[in-house]
Amino acid sequence: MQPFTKRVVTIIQNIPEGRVMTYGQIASVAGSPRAARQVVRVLHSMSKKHQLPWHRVVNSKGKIALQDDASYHEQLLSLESEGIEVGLNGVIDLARYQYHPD
DNA sequence: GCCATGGCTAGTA
DNA sequence: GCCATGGCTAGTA
Repeated sequence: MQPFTKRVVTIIQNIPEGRVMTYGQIASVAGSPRAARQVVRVLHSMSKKHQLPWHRVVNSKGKIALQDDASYHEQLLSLESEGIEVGLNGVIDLARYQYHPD
């Protein structure tokens, strides 16, 4: 696993229950501010193997990004089960739920 | 090296 | 447009 990938995995694993982070934010914290799409790739390829809380990652507007209906609902339910309020439009209040690691 | 991949995003129009 | 990876391929040594 490459350094950037490793940092991304670690960051995602450390998102607390009931909180979320955005793709771009994770990329920034990992040291590469414009590498949001790489975060997508990591999520795609390593969620299972590394038990990543993939549902705690949303886009910059705080919205669930998944298009696929089944996956969208899985994420929705996971978030709600952690006490996060999700609007009908799939939007989460970042001011309230976004996690900011030190 | 080259190229596809990908659940994005800042910043125009 | 951004950009880190993995997989594949031509083309050297």
